[in-house]
Amino acid sequence: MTIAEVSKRYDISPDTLRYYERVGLIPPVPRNANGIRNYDEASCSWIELIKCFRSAGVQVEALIEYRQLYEQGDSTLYARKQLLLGQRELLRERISELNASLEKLDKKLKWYDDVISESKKEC
Amino acid sequence: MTIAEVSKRYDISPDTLRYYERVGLIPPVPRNANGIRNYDEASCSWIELIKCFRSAGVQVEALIEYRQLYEQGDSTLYARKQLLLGQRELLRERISELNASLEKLDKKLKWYDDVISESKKEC
DNA sequence: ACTTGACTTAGAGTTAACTTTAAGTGTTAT
DNA sequence: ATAACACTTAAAGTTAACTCTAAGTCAAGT
Repeated sequence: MTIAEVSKRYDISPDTLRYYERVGLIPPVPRNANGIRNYDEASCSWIELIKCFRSAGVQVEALIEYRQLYEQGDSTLYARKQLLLGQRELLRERISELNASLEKLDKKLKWYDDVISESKKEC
Repeated sequence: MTIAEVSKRYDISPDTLRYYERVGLIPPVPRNANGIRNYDEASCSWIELIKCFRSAGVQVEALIEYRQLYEQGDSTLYARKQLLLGQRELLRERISELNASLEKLDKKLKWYDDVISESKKEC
């Protein structure tokens, strides 16, 4: 799979894919004889994972750490799990914060509905 | 209310409060004879609104637009409501995206639980 | 042979949203 | 009165996460 195909498949720009690899967020992608990236299934799995985590607001820095733990093998299984547990907690907090904001926004919208129907009466 | 008090009350740094005012995200805050900000209830309401929206991921740019509509008076009630409706939609999408990520994260964690309990058996 | 187009790199540039700095004013405590 | 402290401004600096640029390689089409 070329970088263009992967880019299309996951809707991540080629620049960003190269950036992720460059900063060590994913392991090096296999290359062909001309040095051109040839993404295999392992690479794609990484990208899927990264995409999910990034959209959940996990920082690039934390993902680099995760990958470094992965590289160190099975001895880091527990550490990796802890890292993910921490991120899950953050994610939950973020979600409940957003839900609180959504409620406030709903209230504000209700206020607009009331005011607008008021002014209609007066017209 | 001084900027320090407002900063404490809403947990927003004085720098950020000044920044919000400077870029036009909130109307000018009243000043005393020495040019020192003296936040009144109206200013606080704005800050509360901004804080809620920012934590919901609404961009500063959109909030400036909202405030500009507000300044133009009642004729913009409908436009403001539309702006908020749009932002609510974005917020809902963001929340369901995060919930999807949370599920994936849960699956990954379950995988870790399985693998770790496996390796315990072997020891 | 030449152009087109996708790929490569290192490194510079961009964007949003602050955050810090420098230089200064005014109020309060000793 | 002098030091400490909270405030003021404009403008420069920072940070994360890309995104673009320049300069180049390589394979395929005309």
